Amino acid sequence: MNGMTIGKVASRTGVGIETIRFFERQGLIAEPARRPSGYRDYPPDVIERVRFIKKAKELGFSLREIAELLFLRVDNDRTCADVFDRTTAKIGEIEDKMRELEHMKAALESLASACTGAGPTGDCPFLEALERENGARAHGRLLAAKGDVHES
Amino acid sequence: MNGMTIGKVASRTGVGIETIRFFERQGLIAEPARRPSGYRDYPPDVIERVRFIKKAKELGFSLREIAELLFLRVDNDRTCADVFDRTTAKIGEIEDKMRELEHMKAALESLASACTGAGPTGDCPFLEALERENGARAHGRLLAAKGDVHES
DNA sequence: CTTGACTCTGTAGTATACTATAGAGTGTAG
DNA sequence: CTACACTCTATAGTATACTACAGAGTCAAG
Repeated sequence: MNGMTIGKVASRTGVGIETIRFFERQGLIAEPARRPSGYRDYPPDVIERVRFIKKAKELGFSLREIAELLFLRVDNDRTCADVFDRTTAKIGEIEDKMRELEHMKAALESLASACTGAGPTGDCPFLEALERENGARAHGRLLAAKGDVHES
Repeated sequence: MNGMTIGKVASRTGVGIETIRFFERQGLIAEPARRPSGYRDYPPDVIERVRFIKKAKELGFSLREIAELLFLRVDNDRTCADVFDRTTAKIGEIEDKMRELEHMKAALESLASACTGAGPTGDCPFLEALERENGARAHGRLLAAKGDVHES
Protein backbone atom coordinates (compact mmCIF):
# COMPACT_ATOMS: atom_id res chain seq x y z
CA MET A 1 0.00 0.00 0.00
CA ASN A 2 3.05 2.24 -0.14
CA GLY A 3 3.46 5.08 -2.60
CA MET A 4 6.65 5.94 -4.41
CA THR A 5 10.08 6.70 -3.06
CA ILE A 6 11.82 9.85 -4.23
CA GLY A 7 14.02 7.86 -6.61
CA LYS A 8 10.96 6.48 -8.36
CA VAL A 9 9.50 9.95 -8.74
CA ALA A 10 12.83 11.12 -10.14
CA SER A 11 13.05 8.35 -12.75
CA ARG A 12 9.38 8.73 -13.75
CA THR A 13 9.65 12.47 -14.28
CA GLY A 14 13.22 12.85 -15.48
CA VAL A 15 13.90 15.31 -12.67
CA GLY A 16 16.78 14.77 -10.26
CA ILE A 17 16.25 13.62 -6.66
CA GLU A 18 17.94 16.73 -5.28
CA THR A 19 15.74 18.90 -7.46
CA ILE A 20 12.59 17.24 -6.14
CA ARG A 21 13.70 17.92 -2.57
CA PHE A 22 14.51 21.47 -3.68
CA PHE A 23 10.97 21.89 -5.06
CA GLU A 24 9.65 20.70 -1.72
CA ARG A 25 11.73 23.28 0.16
CA GLN A 26 10.42 25.95 -2.22
CA GLY A 27 6.85 24.90 -1.45
CA LEU A 28 6.14 23.78 -5.03
CA ILE A 29 5.24 20.27 -3.95
CA ALA A 30 3.68 19.36 -0.62
CA GLU A 31 5.74 17.60 2.04
CA PRO A 32 4.89 13.96 1.48
CA ALA A 33 4.01 11.36 4.11
CA ARG A 34 6.97 9.51 5.61
CA ARG A 35 7.58 5.83 6.09
CA PRO A 36 8.72 4.66 9.53
CA SER A 37 12.27 4.89 8.24
CA GLY A 38 11.83 8.57 7.41
CA TYR A 39 11.78 7.91 3.65
CA ARG A 40 9.47 10.20 1.70
CA ASP A 41 6.37 8.35 0.47
CA TYR A 42 4.78 10.02 -2.53
CA PRO A 43 1.22 9.66 -3.83
CA PRO A 44 0.88 8.99 -7.58
CA ASP A 45 -0.30 12.50 -8.46
CA VAL A 46 3.06 14.03 -7.55
CA ILE A 47 4.21 12.81 -10.97
CA GLU A 48 1.89 15.18 -12.84
CA ARG A 49 2.83 17.99 -10.57
CA VAL A 50 6.56 17.58 -11.09
CA ARG A 51 6.09 17.20 -14.83
CA PHE A 52 4.01 20.34 -14.90
CA ILE A 53 6.70 22.28 -13.06
CA LYS A 54 9.27 21.01 -15.55
CA LYS A 55 7.17 22.01 -18.58
CA ALA A 56 6.27 25.42 -17.18
CA LYS A 57 9.93 26.18 -16.55
CA GLU A 58 10.69 25.40 -20.18
CA LEU A 59 8.04 27.94 -21.12
CA GLY A 60 9.87 30.68 -19.26
CA PHE A 61 7.87 30.73 -16.03
CA SER A 62 9.88 31.21 -12.85
CA LEU A 63 9.33 28.90 -9.91
CA ARG A 64 7.52 31.76 -8.20
CA GLU A 65 5.13 32.11 -11.13
CA ILE A 66 4.63 28.36 -11.26
CA ALA A 67 3.73 28.40 -7.58
CA GLU A 68 1.15 31.11 -8.32
CA LEU A 69 -0.42 28.90 -10.97
CA LEU A 70 -0.40 25.87 -8.71
CA PHE A 71 -2.03 27.71 -5.84
CA LEU A 72 -4.77 29.41 -7.85
CA ARG A 73 -7.76 28.42 -5.75
CA VAL A 74 -10.58 29.84 -3.72
CA ASP A 75 -9.87 29.71 -0.01
CA ASN A 76 -10.02 31.86 3.09
CA ASP A 77 -7.69 34.46 1.64
CA ARG A 78 -8.82 34.55 -1.97
CA THR A 79 -12.27 35.31 -3.26
CA CYS A 80 -13.61 33.75 -6.40
CA ALA A 81 -13.41 37.10 -8.18
CA ASP A 82 -9.74 37.37 -7.22
CA VAL A 83 -8.96 33.93 -8.62
CA PHE A 84 -10.87 34.82 -11.76
CA ASP A 85 -8.82 38.00 -12.21
CA ARG A 86 -5.50 36.26 -11.67
CA THR A 87 -6.49 33.49 -14.02
CA THR A 88 -7.50 35.81 -16.82
CA ALA A 89 -4.26 37.76 -16.28
CA LYS A 90 -2.27 34.53 -16.67
CA ILE A 91 -4.25 33.74 -19.80
CA GLY A 92 -3.24 37.13 -21.17
CA GLU A 93 0.44 36.43 -20.45
CA ILE A 94 0.16 33.08 -22.18
CA GLU A 95 -1.48 34.66 -25.23
CA ASP A 96 1.39 37.16 -25.40
CA LYS A 97 3.91 34.36 -25.33
CA MET A 98 2.02 32.50 -28.02
CA ARG A 99 1.91 35.53 -30.28
CA GLU A 100 5.63 36.03 -29.89
CA LEU A 101 6.32 32.38 -30.60
CA GLU A 102 4.08 32.54 -33.65
CA HIS A 103 6.08 35.47 -34.87
CA MET A 104 9.43 33.78 -34.30
CA LYS A 105 8.13 30.70 -36.04
CA ALA A 106 7.10 32.72 -39.10
CA ALA A 107 10.54 34.33 -39.18
CA LEU A 108 12.25 30.96 -38.99
CA GLU A 109 10.04 29.59 -41.75
CA SER A 110 10.92 32.56 -43.88
CA LEU A 111 14.58 31.88 -43.14
CA ALA A 112 14.22 28.21 -44.02
CA SER A 113 12.56 28.96 -47.35
CA ALA A 114 15.11 31.68 -48.13
CA CYS A 115 17.77 29.07 -47.52
CA THR A 116 16.35 26.63 -50.06
CA GLY A 117 15.96 29.43 -52.60
CA ALA A 118 18.21 32.47 -52.91
CA GLY A 119 20.99 32.91 -50.35
CA PRO A 120 20.65 35.34 -47.45
CA THR A 121 21.66 38.90 -48.07
CA GLY A 122 22.77 40.69 -44.93
CA ASP A 123 24.59 40.06 -41.68
CA CYS A 124 21.84 38.53 -39.64
CA PRO A 125 19.32 36.62 -41.77
CA PHE A 126 17.17 35.75 -38.79
CA LEU A 127 16.59 39.33 -37.71
CA GLU A 128 16.02 40.26 -41.36
CA ALA A 129 13.38 37.55 -41.58
CA LEU A 130 11.75 38.96 -38.45
CA GLU A 131 11.75 42.37 -40.12
CA ARG A 132 10.08 40.93 -43.19
CA GLU A 133 7.43 39.51 -40.89
CA ASN A 134 7.03 42.87 -39.23
CA GLY A 135 6.54 44.44 -42.60
CA ALA A 136 4.19 41.78 -43.90
CA ARG A 137 1.79 41.92 -40.98
CA ALA A 138 2.09 45.24 -39.22
CA HIS A 139 0.21 44.45 -36.01
CA GLY A 140 1.23 43.61 -32.45
CA ARG A 141 4.84 43.69 -33.55
CA LEU A 142 7.32 41.62 -31.57
CA LEU A 143 10.22 43.81 -32.56
CA ALA A 144 9.52 47.46 -33.26
CA ALA A 145 11.34 48.54 -36.38
CA LYS A 146 11.72 51.85 -38.20
CA GLY A 147 8.91 54.11 -37.00
CA ASP A 148 10.19 54.38 -33.45
CA VAL A 149 9.32 57.10 -30.99
CA HIS A 150 12.05 59.67 -30.61
CA GLU A 151 12.44 61.01 -27.08
CA SER A 152 14.88 63.77 -26.05
CA MET B 1 26.22 61.53 -37.89
CA ASN B 2 26.70 59.71 -34.59
CA GLY B 3 24.69 56.73 -33.52
CA MET B 4 23.33 56.12 -30.04
CA THR B 5 25.13 56.01 -26.75
CA ILE B 6 24.58 53.03 -24.50
CA GLY B 7 22.21 55.00 -22.27
CA LYS B 8 19.98 55.72 -25.23
CA VAL B 9 19.91 52.07 -26.20
CA ALA B 10 19.04 51.21 -22.61
CA SER B 11 16.13 53.65 -22.40
CA ARG B 12 14.80 52.66 -25.84
CA THR B 13 14.80 48.96 -25.06
CA GLY B 14 14.04 48.94 -21.35
CA VAL B 15 17.20 46.93 -20.73
CA GLY B 16 19.82 48.14 -18.24
CA ILE B 17 23.15 49.62 -19.35
CA GLU B 18 25.11 46.96 -17.48
CA THR B 19 23.00 44.27 -19.12
CA ILE B 20 23.76 45.61 -22.59
CA ARG B 21 27.49 45.51 -21.86
CA PHE B 22 26.94 42.01 -20.48
CA PHE B 23 25.26 40.95 -23.74
CA GLU B 24 28.27 42.33 -25.60
CA ARG B 25 30.68 40.30 -23.44
CA GLN B 26 28.54 37.20 -24.13
CA GLY B 27 28.78 37.84 -27.86
CA LEU B 28 25.03 38.44 -28.27
CA ILE B 29 25.53 41.89 -29.71
CA ALA B 30 28.53 42.97 -31.77
CA GLU B 31 31.14 45.27 -30.29
CA PRO B 32 30.01 48.68 -31.52
CA ALA B 33 32.16 51.43 -33.01
CA ARG B 34 33.71 53.82 -30.52
CA ARG B 35 33.77 57.58 -30.45
CA PRO B 36 37.12 59.30 -29.90
CA SER B 37 36.24 59.39 -26.22
CA GLY B 38 35.89 55.64 -26.10
CA TYR B 39 32.10 55.84 -25.75
CA ARG B 40 30.22 53.04 -27.51
CA ASP B 41 28.44 54.29 -30.63
CA TYR B 42 25.52 52.07 -31.63
CA PRO B 43 23.82 51.79 -35.01
CA PRO B 44 20.00 51.96 -34.96
CA ASP B 45 19.48 48.24 -35.56
CA VAL B 46 20.92 47.30 -32.19
CA ILE B 47 17.53 48.26 -30.78
CA GLU B 48 15.76 45.39 -32.54
CA ARG B 49 18.45 43.01 -31.53
CA VAL B 50 18.28 43.89 -27.85
CA ARG B 51 14.50 43.75 -27.89
CA PHE B 52 14.60 40.38 -29.56
CA ILE B 53 16.97 39.05 -26.89
CA LYS B 54 14.63 40.35 -24.20
CA LYS B 55 11.56 38.73 -25.77
CA ALA B 56 13.28 35.43 -26.42
CA LYS B 57 14.39 35.25 -22.80
CA GLU B 58 10.79 35.69 -21.68
CA LEU B 59 9.92 32.72 -23.88
CA GLY B 60 12.31 30.48 -21.98
CA PHE B 61 15.28 30.54 -24.34
CA SER B 62 18.69 30.74 -22.70
CA LEU B 63 21.23 33.28 -23.89
CA ARG B 64 23.09 30.42 -25.54
CA GLU B 65 20.00 29.40 -27.50
CA ILE B 66 19.31 33.00 -28.42
CA ALA B 67 22.85 33.28 -29.76
CA GLU B 68 22.21 30.18 -31.88
CA LEU B 69 19.13 31.83 -33.36
CA LEU B 70 20.96 35.08 -33.98
CA PHE B 71 23.85 33.38 -35.74
CA LEU B 72 21.79 31.14 -37.99
CA ARG B 73 23.38 31.97 -41.31
CA VAL B 74 25.22 30.42 -44.20
CA ASP B 75 28.96 31.05 -43.99
CA ASN B 76 32.27 29.28 -44.30
CA ASP B 77 31.45 26.86 -41.50
CA ARG B 78 27.78 26.20 -42.12
CA THR B 79 26.22 24.90 -45.26
CA CYS B 80 22.77 25.87 -46.38
CA ALA B 81 21.49 22.40 -45.54
CA ASP B 82 22.87 22.72 -42.03
CA VAL B 83 21.14 26.05 -41.49
CA PHE B 84 17.94 24.55 -42.85
CA ASP B 85 18.16 21.65 -40.40
CA ARG B 86 18.83 23.87 -37.41
CA THR B 87 16.04 26.18 -38.42
CA THR B 88 13.47 23.44 -38.78
CA ALA B 89 14.62 22.00 -35.43
CA LYS B 90 14.02 25.39 -33.81
CA ILE B 91 10.62 25.56 -35.45
CA GLY B 92 9.82 22.20 -33.90
CA GLU B 93 10.85 23.44 -30.45
CA ILE B 94 8.67 26.50 -30.88
CA GLU B 95 5.70 24.39 -31.94
CA ASP B 96 6.17 22.28 -28.81
CA LYS B 97 6.15 25.37 -26.65
CA MET B 98 3.05 26.64 -28.40
CA ARG B 99 1.21 23.38 -27.88
CA GLU B 100 2.06 23.42 -24.20
CA LEU B 101 0.97 27.03 -23.85
CA GLU B 102 -2.28 26.22 -25.66
CA HIS B 103 -2.85 23.44 -23.22
CA MET B 104 -2.15 25.61 -20.18
CA LYS B 105 -4.42 28.28 -21.58
CA ALA B 106 -7.27 25.80 -21.99
CA ALA B 107 -6.77 24.63 -18.41
CA LEU B 108 -6.83 28.21 -17.13
CA GLU B 109 -9.97 28.95 -19.12
CA SER B 110 -11.58 25.88 -17.64
CA LEU B 111 -10.52 27.12 -14.20
CA ALA B 112 -11.91 30.58 -14.86
CA SER B 113 -15.28 29.23 -15.99
CA ALA B 114 -15.40 26.78 -13.08
CA CYS B 115 -14.88 29.78 -10.84
CA THR B 116 -17.86 31.69 -12.17
CA GLY B 117 -19.99 28.55 -11.92
CA ALA B 118 -19.63 25.81 -9.32
CA GLY B 119 -16.70 26.05 -6.89
CA PRO B 120 -13.56 23.94 -7.26
CA THR B 121 -13.59 20.53 -5.71
CA GLY B 122 -10.12 19.25 -4.84
CA ASP B 123 -6.78 20.46 -3.60
CA CYS B 124 -5.32 21.90 -6.76
CA PRO B 125 -7.97 23.22 -9.16
CA PHE B 126 -5.41 24.16 -11.76
CA LEU B 127 -3.95 20.69 -12.08
CA GLU B 128 -7.46 19.26 -12.07
CA ALA B 129 -8.35 21.57 -14.94
CA LEU B 130 -5.27 20.33 -16.78
CA GLU B 131 -6.45 16.78 -16.18
CA ARG B 132 -9.86 17.61 -17.58
CA GLU B 133 -8.09 18.94 -20.64
CA ASN B 134 -6.07 15.75 -20.87
CA GLY B 135 -9.27 13.75 -20.72
CA ALA B 136 -11.19 15.93 -23.15
CA ARG B 137 -8.59 15.81 -25.90
CA ALA B 138 -6.38 12.78 -25.46
CA HIS B 139 -3.55 13.70 -27.82
CA GLY B 140 -0.03 15.06 -27.36
CA ARG B 141 -0.62 15.32 -23.66
CA LEU B 142 1.37 17.91 -21.71
CA LEU B 143 1.08 16.01 -18.48
CA ALA B 144 0.79 12.25 -18.62
CA ALA B 145 -1.98 11.10 -16.32
CA LYS B 146 -3.28 7.66 -15.33
CA GLY B 147 -2.11 5.22 -17.98
CA ASP B 148 1.55 5.55 -17.11
CA VAL B 149 4.25 3.03 -17.94
CA HIS B 150 5.26 0.97 -14.94
CA GLU B 151 8.92 0.10 -14.82
CA SER B 152 10.53 -2.13 -12.18
C1' DC C 1 35.13 76.65 -16.29
C1' DT C 2 32.42 74.39 -13.14
C1' DT C 3 28.82 71.22 -12.22
C1' DG C 4 26.11 67.29 -12.93
C1' DA C 5 24.83 63.62 -15.89
C1' DC C 6 26.84 60.16 -18.57
C1' DT C 7 30.37 56.61 -19.86
C1' DC C 8 34.58 53.84 -19.32
C1' DT C 9 37.04 49.33 -17.37
C1' DG C 10 37.43 46.03 -14.02
C1' DT C 11 35.89 43.50 -10.33
C1' DA C 12 32.74 41.90 -7.03
C1' DG C 13 28.18 40.83 -5.35
C1' DT C 14 23.28 38.92 -5.92
C1' DA C 15 19.10 36.01 -7.28
C1' DT C 16 17.52 31.91 -9.15
C1' DA C 17 17.71 27.26 -9.76
C1' DC C 18 19.88 23.71 -9.20
C1' DT C 19 23.85 20.01 -8.04
C1' DA C 20 27.23 17.74 -5.20
C1' DT C 21 29.11 15.86 -1.03
C1' DA C 22 29.54 14.16 3.72
C1' DG C 23 28.25 11.12 7.04
C1' DA C 24 24.73 8.27 8.75
C1' DG C 25 20.77 5.20 8.44
C1' DT C 26 17.47 1.83 5.54
C1' DG C 27 16.02 -2.09 2.42
C1' DT C 28 16.71 -6.25 0.20
C1' DA C 29 18.87 -9.81 -2.72
C1' DG C 30 21.81 -13.60 -2.27
C1' DC D 1 24.21 -11.38 7.66
C1' DT D 2 26.54 -8.83 4.46
C1' DA D 3 26.88 -6.08 0.52
C1' DC D 4 25.15 -2.63 -2.25
C1' DA D 5 21.74 0.48 -3.75
C1' DC D 6 18.84 3.80 -1.87
C1' DT D 7 17.48 7.57 1.34
C1' DC D 8 18.12 10.94 5.10
C1' DT D 9 19.74 15.97 6.73
C1' DA D 10 22.66 19.66 6.33
C1' DT D 11 25.69 22.35 4.01
C1' DA D 12 28.37 23.96 0.32
C1' DG D 13 29.36 24.63 -4.49
C1' DT D 14 28.07 25.80 -9.46
C1' DA D 15 25.87 27.92 -13.74
C1' DT D 16 23.29 31.49 -15.56
C1' DA D 17 22.08 36.03 -15.87
C1' DC D 18 22.40 39.87 -14.24
C1' DT D 19 23.53 44.18 -10.97
C1' DA D 20 26.32 47.17 -8.31
C1' DC D 21 30.31 49.48 -7.14
C1' DA D 22 34.96 52.12 -7.54
C1' DG D 23 37.71 55.28 -9.59
C1' DA D 24 38.56 57.81 -13.66
C1' DG D 25 37.42 60.22 -17.86
C1' DT D 26 33.73 62.79 -21.10
C1' DC D 27 30.09 66.00 -22.40
C1' DA D 28 26.97 69.90 -22.39
C1' DA D 29 24.46 73.53 -20.07
C1' DG D 30 24.79 77.79 -17.75
